[in-house]
Amino acid sequence: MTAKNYDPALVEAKPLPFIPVEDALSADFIICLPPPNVTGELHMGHALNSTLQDVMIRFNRLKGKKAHWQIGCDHAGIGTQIVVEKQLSSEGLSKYDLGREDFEKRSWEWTRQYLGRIEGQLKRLGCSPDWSRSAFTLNPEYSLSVREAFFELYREGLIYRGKRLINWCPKCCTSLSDLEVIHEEQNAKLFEIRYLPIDPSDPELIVSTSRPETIFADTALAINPKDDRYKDLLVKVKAGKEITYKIPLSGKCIPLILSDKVLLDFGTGVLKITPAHDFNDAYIAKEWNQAQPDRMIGAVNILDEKAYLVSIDEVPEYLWGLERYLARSLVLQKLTESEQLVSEKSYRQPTSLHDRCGTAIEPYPSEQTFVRMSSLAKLALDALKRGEIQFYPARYAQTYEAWLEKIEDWCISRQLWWGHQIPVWRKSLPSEGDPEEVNKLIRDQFRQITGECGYPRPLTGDIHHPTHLQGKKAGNEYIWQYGAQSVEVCLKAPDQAFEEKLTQAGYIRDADVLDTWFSSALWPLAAQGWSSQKTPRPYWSDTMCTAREIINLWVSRMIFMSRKLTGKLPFRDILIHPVVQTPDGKRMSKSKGNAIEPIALVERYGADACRLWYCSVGIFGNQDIRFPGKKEKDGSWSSPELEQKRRFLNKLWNALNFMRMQFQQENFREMPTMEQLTQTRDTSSLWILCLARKTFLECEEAILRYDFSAYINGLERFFWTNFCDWYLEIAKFNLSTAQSKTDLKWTMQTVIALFLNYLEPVAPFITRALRDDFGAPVDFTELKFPSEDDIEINESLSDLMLLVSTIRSIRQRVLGIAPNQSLKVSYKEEPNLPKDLHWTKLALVERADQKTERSFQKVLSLRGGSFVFRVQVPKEIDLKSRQTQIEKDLSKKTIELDQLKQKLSDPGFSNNASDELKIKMQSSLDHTQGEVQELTEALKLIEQAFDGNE
RNA sequence: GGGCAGUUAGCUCAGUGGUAGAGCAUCUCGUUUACACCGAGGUGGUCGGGGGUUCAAGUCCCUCACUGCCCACCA
Repeated sequence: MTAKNYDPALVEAKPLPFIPVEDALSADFIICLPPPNVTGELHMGHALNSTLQDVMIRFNRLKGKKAHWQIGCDHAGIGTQIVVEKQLSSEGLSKYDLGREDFEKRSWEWTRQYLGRIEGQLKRLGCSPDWSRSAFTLNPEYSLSVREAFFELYREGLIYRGKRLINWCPKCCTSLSDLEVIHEEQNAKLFEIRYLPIDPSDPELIVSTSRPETIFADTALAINPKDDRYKDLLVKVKAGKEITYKIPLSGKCIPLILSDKVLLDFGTGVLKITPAHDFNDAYIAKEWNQAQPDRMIGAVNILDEKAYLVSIDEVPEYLWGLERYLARSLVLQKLTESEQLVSEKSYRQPTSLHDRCGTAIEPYPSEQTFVRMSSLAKLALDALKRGEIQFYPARYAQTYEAWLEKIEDWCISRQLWWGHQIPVWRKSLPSEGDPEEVNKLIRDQFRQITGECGYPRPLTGDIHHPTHLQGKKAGNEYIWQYGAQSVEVCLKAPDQAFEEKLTQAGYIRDADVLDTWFSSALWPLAAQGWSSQKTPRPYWSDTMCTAREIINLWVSRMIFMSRKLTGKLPFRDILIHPVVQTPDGKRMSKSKGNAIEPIALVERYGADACRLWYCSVGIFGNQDIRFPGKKEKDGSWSSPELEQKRRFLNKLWNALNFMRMQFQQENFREMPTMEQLTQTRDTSSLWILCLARKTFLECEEAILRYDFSAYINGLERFFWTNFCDWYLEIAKFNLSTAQSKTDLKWTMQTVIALFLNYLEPVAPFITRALRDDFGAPVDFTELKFPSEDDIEINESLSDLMLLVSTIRSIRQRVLGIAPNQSLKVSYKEEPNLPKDLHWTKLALVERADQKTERSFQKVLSLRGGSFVFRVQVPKEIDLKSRQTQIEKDLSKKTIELDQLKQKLSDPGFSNNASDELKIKMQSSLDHTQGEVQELTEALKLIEQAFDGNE
């Protein structure tokens, strides 16, 4: 190493070496990286997230533990499919042109191309996951785990098919879970439409709606029974009259119903009920139907999967086949023509959008696969209640609890092609014939397919467990059971021969794939090979580090899945780190163009400097961190904070240069023994060794409670302020004597080598470059060192610092003497400091002999700590401005003194405060009193000097 | 609407009931045995507003205001 200054590009040019652990599942410390989407690139959140994890992994390695970091990628069902479909459409193709099999091939090609991208970026950041064990959620082994998980839940009756209103994306043509839907306010129009009564004696009603195209799917109108505006109407209804209205443009008759869910303060108070296209309406209809079984209202679906109007029976011919927004404008035109459109006004409408493509969600009645959540949610809640999992910061447990406590069943089927296809084969039951006979026939047929090699066990089960058979066939397991209108088979693992037989017998495989989050919920298990081996550890991993937005989407699901399927928990500690926002407090997003590329920052400041900053962010600060930087004219981002971290590393680099220069050695591999170290007599060396031990122990303690920021702040302050600015500066005066020189060398070697150890988890590149020069340091952090003297030594050093700082301050502030100009002082007694601390050299003062002192003209009496001395005031000093300054200081100090006096004399204080505090306050009072006295004297002297001059 | 967090120096943020802190920026001085990517010394605060508890509140409680996020959503 010869470079004068630290150059991250050079230091980080070579990737860091990595040796994987053997038998990763039984490692002492395991972290599973939240798998990034294969579609994605490394963003700020990843960089922060991965750095913290890498620091934990490297720290554990440093402490001699077998640490394993599991990585991999998520197949990102919809995300990938959208990208591949876009690519196809640019070639003028659709997925249907390719067919399912070729589409999957195409998606695999695309995936393989991008699979390594994020890993390369993580490598550049200096991360050290086990590259050799990288997992992918669609790999064959991972897929087996997904099948196993599905099968187990199916076996327990936790998976069911159900037809209900779900979130539907008409662009992606798939169902979505609640968590994939985002809510945004958008500008929209609210229309008022006139509905006419069948009985002319009833009033016409004005309905407010934002979706006039859905009037044909109306099955009722509803008002609130408490709505005074419709008093007369309500009287009739309550008297038992069935009141009916005509749907505009259609003439279809629909009843008026009552519901207290109709808001009194919105629109006209009349709500059109469209159960097939609105969640709220569906709920009202359900309530009504339960309360009024003889006056049930139905649900009419008029849309197809792309949200085109299709129902020939319900919809006028001129709307057939029109897309929802086109249909809306045509309906509005027709309503205007027939004078049934009363008004139209703008308003801010809360809108539900698909998180991946931004398309407005269509509530859509459809048959989907669900996971029954109540028992699973309880497992997850119990783990928290029993303290088996722990959130850091603890407040995030609330987010987790709140969601699990009012959870709905999880819709896990997606109408996509990219993902884990649901392993269920289904066959419709004939609608005619004696059910008993049909059942027997189907069962016998199925037994023929399986060849009777299992041990079918019919159950007379409950609603969750309809009659079913389960068995094993050549190692594979199946469940065969009746559904509502069909009979179905769930197969645990792929089995081509068996699947073919099923197909021949008329069974058709479910075309849907599983929600991406179903497979990622298995991550800590499946990525580590759950289907082939079981973990010997109490938890699948130790720590999960992630962002708060996926606590519900992912963290909670991992917990109940792992507990349910393996009895073990996926991790013990959950670290939720802040979100990095733009400097003006906005959320970063690629589409908004305000995202900051972490790799660009790495190129500008070096990975080590970036990592130092991510650590200083840590996990305990504000839950949103603003990026401390700005966008340059060329579009790149700069940050003084990152620059500062880089300078810290440069400081370290140069401290090493200094050592080499002093000791003229190639390296410092020959390290001192503990004995040699304890023989050290040099005061400052003893002090820095002592302080190093204290610092390193505190840092260890900090990182064990995940306080990354305390860890890095402790290291930085120790090295820069104490080691460089004080220790090395004192050392410069002692390097000339032989004995001290050895002491100093041993101390520097030990402190730096140990410091590099502690820095390595955070800044692995620079430490690699510097550590080669050193041997293994003795780890004195576990020993009491350097014995009992440390209190005295620490006092000497703090006295020295106070004295030197005070003199420096006086030189510049009071006397106006440059820092490099020697100052003549006179004093009666030497300060009580060890000689090898060289206070006069540090403060750059010279003791004036008596003769010189007598020739002093104007004199100031001053005090540094308990040391009193006199200095000559240079002629050119403007005493008037100094006087003003001293007066200002004096008034400040006097107030401070009064406050201290008051406090100490307060009986409440002396009765309640701790002795330690009282002593501290008393010494502070003494000190302030000294300062006041000193300032008063200085002021007096200046006044005298004035008198003398005038 | 429900919840969480934040509001401290010009900026970005620490702060554990006990004298208000750091880094950057700014100002002054200085090339001295590594580092000017440095060193030394300054300036700068009614801790968002208002109440309360306490001998003592940035810290605990109540309340208001603003900002950000999460959850649920109005036709």
